[in-house]
Amino acid sequence: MSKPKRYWMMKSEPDAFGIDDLERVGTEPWNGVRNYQARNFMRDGMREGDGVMIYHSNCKVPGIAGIARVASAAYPDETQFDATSKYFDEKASREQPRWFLVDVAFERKLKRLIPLEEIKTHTDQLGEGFALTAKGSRLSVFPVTSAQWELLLSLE
DNA sequence: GCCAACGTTGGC
DNA sequence: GCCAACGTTGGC
Repeated sequence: MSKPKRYWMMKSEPDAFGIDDLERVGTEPWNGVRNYQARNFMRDGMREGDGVMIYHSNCKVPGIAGIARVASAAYPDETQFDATSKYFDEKASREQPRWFLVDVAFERKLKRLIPLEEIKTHTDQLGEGFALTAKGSRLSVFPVTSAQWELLLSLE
């Protein structure tokens, strides 16, 4: 009996790395997350095979762009050790890594981008606490319930 | 480009 | 431990 699948949303700026980039590379180490809550979700919550919605942020039409899946267990983000990386963290060491990531594998693009504007009209069903639309929330990695997942996909 | 909201840092 | 200052996020 397999464990129940979990669902997540991960934000990305399409100018930096969007769903088209993920499609091209296939699988990508989701590096650069430097928020403890987001890290904890990746490190402690994610399991290989979990579903991921890829959200495009900080762009002309923000919204959900595609579906991916968690493709590895969590492991240390290499960029924290790289002094030439913008994600370098001088307080991190290989003995005591601070930042973790998972590999994310492309599954498919949505038939159309589901705009944030439209998602907001379903707040009553998604719940006030849904991190994507919760006031002031800037989390870039957060859980999605199966009910939320299905509702969002039904908008496609 | 603006700016509100947030998370982190560091002085005290 | 408080909290002001700062840097970042991300919609608009």
